[in-house]
Amino acid sequence: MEPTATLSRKEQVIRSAAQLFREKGYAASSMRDLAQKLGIEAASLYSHIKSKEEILQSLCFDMATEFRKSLQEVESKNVSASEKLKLGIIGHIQVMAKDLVASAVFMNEHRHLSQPFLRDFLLLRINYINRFKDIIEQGIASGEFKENVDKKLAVMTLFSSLNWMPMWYDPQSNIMPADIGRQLADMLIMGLKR
Amino acid sequence: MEPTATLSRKEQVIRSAAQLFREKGYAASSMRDLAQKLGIEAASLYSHIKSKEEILQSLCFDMATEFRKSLQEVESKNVSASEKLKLGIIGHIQVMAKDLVASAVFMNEHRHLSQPFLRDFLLLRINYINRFKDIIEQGIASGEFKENVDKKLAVMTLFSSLNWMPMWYDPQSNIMPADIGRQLADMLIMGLKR
DNA sequence: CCTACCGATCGGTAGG
DNA sequence: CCTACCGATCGGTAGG
Repeated sequence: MEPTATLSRKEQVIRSAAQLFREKGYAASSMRDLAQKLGIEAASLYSHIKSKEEILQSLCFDMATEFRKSLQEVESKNVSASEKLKLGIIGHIQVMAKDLVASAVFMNEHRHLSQPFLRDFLLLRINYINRFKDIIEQGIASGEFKENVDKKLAVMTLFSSLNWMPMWYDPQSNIMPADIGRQLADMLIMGLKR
Repeated sequence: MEPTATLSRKEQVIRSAAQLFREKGYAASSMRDLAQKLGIEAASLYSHIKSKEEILQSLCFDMATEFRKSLQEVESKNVSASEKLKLGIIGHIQVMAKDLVASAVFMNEHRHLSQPFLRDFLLLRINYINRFKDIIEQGIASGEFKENVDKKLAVMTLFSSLNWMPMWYDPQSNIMPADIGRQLADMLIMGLKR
């Protein structure tokens, strides 16, 4: 019984929903669409989940947890700021690569969370971003990074690049997620210019 | 009669719709929501527009036209590839800054276009991206950029950073759009490392 | 997991 | 720009 082969029915529902939400968006995805994907009636979905939004909550908060775990591990390492930034980027990319579909939903559909879930989600995100900003500040303080860099711009550019990766990364390609992370980190840290 | 002060009723409808689509997403925005924003009945909207989707089409294709015009102007200039890239980035940012709301809709909601509009839209986008990729290739060929750079990664990182700008840029701030463009270009071209 | 069904809401039309 | 309205579809429940 491998864990990947024994998805509970609830997990199957959530995974199918993630695919649907990514394709059509949360609001445009109906429970009847989802039921059809699974070969059952719409009403039957409710024996596995409480509501449509509960699925979105699972997807968003499970991803958030993975991102937090990855960053926490990086922060505990005793390395330079630029190395920390690089490891943080690679970690983020690897978390996304483990579930590109859920990552895309996490990024594009979280705004459809109702309160108080939306607020909680945004607080988690702000916290995560600020911790990356701290790493950049450490790099400036230590002289590793340019001192005249706009921190907000830098961190927003970083997250834009990171979060769009699920939109264009092709898992069939032979380039590994960690390599994407490494190249992205190099590009952001060193630039294109030689 | 300044043009900004004399929006036709149709233009008012489209602008209000853009705000609504940005806030709630296209699918979750109802024509009744839109009518309420304008202080009229939902049915009355249809004397100004043909359908909900027509509004989305206007927003998406008008933005696409502006982006094309900006890039065309840059391409006609006889400057180095790195300068062209920089001007292209600044132009893109300035087009977005002229209408941040429409830019956000352009980026996030275009997938709700029906065929054949969606296909046309994606073709325009691919063309635009490829022209930026060409500039990067010119820069590699001329020795301005690193030769071992991953072009796809570079151009995707570039557009991720560009397209997320409407999500975090605060027009109240005293930093001008062209400055954002310049800083973004510098960061992508030169990196953070000093 | 199904049948049968609910009230609410959707985009849009007819006719003025 | 309004009133009046349409058929379709929505998320979800009751009861088995």
